[in-house]
Amino acid sequence: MAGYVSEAVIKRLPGYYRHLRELEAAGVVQISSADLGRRMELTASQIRQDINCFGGFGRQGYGYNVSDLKGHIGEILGIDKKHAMIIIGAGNVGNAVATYPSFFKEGFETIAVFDKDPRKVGMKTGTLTIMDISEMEAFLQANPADIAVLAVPAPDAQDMMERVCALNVNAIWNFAPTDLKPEADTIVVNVHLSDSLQILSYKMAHRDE
Amino acid sequence: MAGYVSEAVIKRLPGYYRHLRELEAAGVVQISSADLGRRMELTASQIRQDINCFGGFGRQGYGYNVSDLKGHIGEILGIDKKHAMIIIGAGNVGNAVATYPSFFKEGFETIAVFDKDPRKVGMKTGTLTIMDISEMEAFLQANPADIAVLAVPAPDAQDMMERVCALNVNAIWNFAPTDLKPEADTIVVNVHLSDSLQILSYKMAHRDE
DNA sequence: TAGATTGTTAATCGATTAACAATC
DNA sequence: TAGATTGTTAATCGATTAACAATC
Repeated sequence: MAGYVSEAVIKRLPGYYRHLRELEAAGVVQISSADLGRRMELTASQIRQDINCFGGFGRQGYGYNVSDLKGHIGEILGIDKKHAMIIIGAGNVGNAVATYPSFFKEGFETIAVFDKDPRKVGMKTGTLTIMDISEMEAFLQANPADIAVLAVPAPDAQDMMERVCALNVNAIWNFAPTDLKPEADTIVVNVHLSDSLQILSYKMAHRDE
Repeated sequence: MAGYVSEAVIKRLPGYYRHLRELEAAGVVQISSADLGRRMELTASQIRQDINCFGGFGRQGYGYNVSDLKGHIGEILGIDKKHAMIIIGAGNVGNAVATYPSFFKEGFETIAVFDKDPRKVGMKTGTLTIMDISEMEAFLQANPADIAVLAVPAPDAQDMMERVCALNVNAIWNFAPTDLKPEADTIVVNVHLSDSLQILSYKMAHRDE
């Protein structure tokens, strides 16, 4: 365990967590890789390979204990710990992220929202008051954050990333429709909504091929 | 061209489109696969392979004409055509999608927003008035839509998908944090925001391994 | 023409699937 | 114990990369 884990495996982990949570909520105590595979539309073999990247959490002849495995995957994902987020850009997307209740429930707490538009500064988004972007540096020095959510227009995104990284916030959840050029020690995960919609469009256009 | 196109290639197409649009806006007329590769952090070989799934849009000794290639990829993505969308669920995410201006610019027009909460019905989101979900069937019979955006809680999502599919809206952009079970002729593209955030968390936790 | 770069075939690499011994 | 199912090695499959002839 704990060797190299491929990007393909990492991307499947939240799906495991989600299905195990649903199973747990449904009162299911135990599940085999074959049954979980049927549920998730993966092969049993792939599930066992994926899980064994991290350790032998199953038992021969029995399968996996749902709550145990969910706990292990939660730890592997790091969502057993709390994360402090700042949001940059209080437009549609920034506000949606700021007020989306399930992130908070999952341990991701938004501690500040910034915008450069003076008309937005001072307004509320959920319980937080939108601050001017010029206050960000001082705020971060007083209140360390783990994650910066970039919900700004594409042309501002690279610059904003560099500003937060200079203050040691080097995990970026990027909603700006552009590919950032991060430093080596900075982690960027993109949510390219337009890309996703275009993929839907592609599949509609090429439906019967 | 026009043979089988792998999911891996499809997922890269919006990135090509985005970079070509940026290049066109910057006044770049021509680009080689090597230069585009440096820009996108892909190999030149992969770019040529990807593009040649759809046709020989380049010229030996020259490379690719930026505007031409952007036009071809736009057509391949189907975004040269307009798409009518309905949004189900007028919470944070539904409102953000309804009012996000760039979708409209890219030809995706939201024609209605529905919610089941009587307190939301009658309120405005952008220029549209939120309708009661019970009106959806009648609305869709009078106003055909191409895409349904599911921005409802996970437990409602499967049911809502089935309702819109019964009215021939069989392309689903799913924001509900659950995996849907679509009919064979229905296309689902997921935006699992929590999954994406969990992947960021994973990468933060396993930074130096 | 000479140089550059594509389109395309062949080689490599990595991810998925299959198989089965270990073991609960 | 017998049956079930994992953990893990081996085989297969598919995607990426390399190479190079075609050609602008």
